[in-house]
Amino acid sequence: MIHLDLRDPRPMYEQVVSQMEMLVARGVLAADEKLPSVRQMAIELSLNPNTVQKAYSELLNKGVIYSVRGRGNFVSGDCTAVRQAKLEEIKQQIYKLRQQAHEFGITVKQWNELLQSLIEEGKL
Amino acid sequence: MIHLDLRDPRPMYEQVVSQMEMLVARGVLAADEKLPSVRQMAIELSLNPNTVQKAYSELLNKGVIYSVRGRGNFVSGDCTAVRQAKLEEIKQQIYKLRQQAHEFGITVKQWNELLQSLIEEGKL
Amino acid sequence: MIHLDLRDPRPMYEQVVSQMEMLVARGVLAADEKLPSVRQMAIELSLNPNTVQKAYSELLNKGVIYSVRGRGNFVSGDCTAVRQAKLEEIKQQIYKLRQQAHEFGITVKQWNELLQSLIEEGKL
Amino acid sequence: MIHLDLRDPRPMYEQVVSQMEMLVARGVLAADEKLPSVRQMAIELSLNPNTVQKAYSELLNKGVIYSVRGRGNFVSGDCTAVRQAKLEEIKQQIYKLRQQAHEFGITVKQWNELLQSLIEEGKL
DNA sequence: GTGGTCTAGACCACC
DNA sequence: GTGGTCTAGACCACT
Repeated sequence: MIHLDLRDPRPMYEQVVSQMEMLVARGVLAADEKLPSVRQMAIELSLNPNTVQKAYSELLNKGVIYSVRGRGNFVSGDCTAVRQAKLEEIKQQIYKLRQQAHEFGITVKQWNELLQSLIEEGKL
Repeated sequence: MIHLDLRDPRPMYEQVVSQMEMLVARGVLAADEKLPSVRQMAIELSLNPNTVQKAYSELLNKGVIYSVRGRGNFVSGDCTAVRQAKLEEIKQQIYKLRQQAHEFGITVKQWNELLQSLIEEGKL
Repeated sequence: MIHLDLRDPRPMYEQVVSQMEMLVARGVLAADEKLPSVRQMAIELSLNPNTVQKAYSELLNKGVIYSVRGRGNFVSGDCTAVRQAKLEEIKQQIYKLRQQAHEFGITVKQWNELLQSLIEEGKL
Repeated sequence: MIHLDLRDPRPMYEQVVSQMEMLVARGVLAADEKLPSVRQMAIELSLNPNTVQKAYSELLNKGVIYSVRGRGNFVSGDCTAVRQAKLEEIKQQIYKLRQQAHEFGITVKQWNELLQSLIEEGKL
């Protein structure tokens, strides 16, 4: 279900987090569905249970899952919520890029042309 | 000339690199202009000379500066080159974001709407 | 009669305890009324009998119910007693919060203003 | 600086978190002040470095501190911000208590009388 | 068996 | 030296 890339510079637990978010966002994991247990997931991914635990804690913090002692971890919301959150996160990142562009002396005109060209690409 | 932010989570040498690039891109530093020596820069910024050396090496790698043994470091190109490179770099980063959006089940339509809304904002 | 929330992070037996207390406090369960047996309750709530047993033991400890060997469990007091006990418990918890507030350097004035504002809200 | 209570049912890392928050809120730790390193703190408290690391991560999440690789952890804001956040947190907890009281059949009148009596106590 | 906490000891990037 | 990640193995409370 999840594939880890050892060459990816991001820590393992973060890869798990983003892939789980992805699965929820795409509706592969429905609301209130039970996730694999910490130990089982650790075996599947050849990771230490602590690492998986950290990933699950992060997902808990982000509100993507909820966890019940002795019963397991479960998906908390439906796909739209996570997808919307991601869209907002991406928007913030583009704001940062725009800020960088501005600091490098790139004009608003050049910036808008870049975005426009990206939209054109998308329409193909 | 350069202002370091201690709260910035990025490593110091990386902050130096991006600010130097910025100064070249904005034309504050012209082509073939001599940069402060590693030691002088280290004193000005209250940094360890090793840190500044690492920043200069990075800039050398990126081709932003060139180094003449025994004479010092000099800006290699003019502002347009660096600016163009930055624009390309930003474009690549937006490609990554688009890829992420796609993996989260965000449609091309939603993506283009996002870009369009950003263009509208820029026109204000 | 009792509704369990799987998303509630509290252990199941604790949810049973607080809901039983609630039912007594509201007078839904009168004094000396017989409670469902552990097994029957377990079936109704789809819980393990051990879990229900733990809840009943807790209620016994708190003096909310009494148990007669071979006959079953019964509500011990009337609603006012439980309600009064709850009120006292809440008071103790607010004391703890006040203590915390004090440790965080929140003044008595700020604290009283908070309580006052809550009273005002309640009057609406 | 920090005192741990082994009898406290809360996990060690959480005790560290709340005590650090307290120190910032009371102005004992000023903005941008450096905290003891993870390892040093671990020695002082006779804890494993990982446990301290977890506490610091939590404080990072809450925005109470910021951390710079290779340099250390630092207090992020001044006392008023943390104090205000704590006040809001306490308010939310009292809301929960009010909700509980309501479910136990305690009237708004009784509730307000409780708050009023607490205010009177505070004036002594 | 489940999640959550903790210890012990290791490695890496950064300063 | 610093923070951050990871492994290995343990204990506890809850179901």
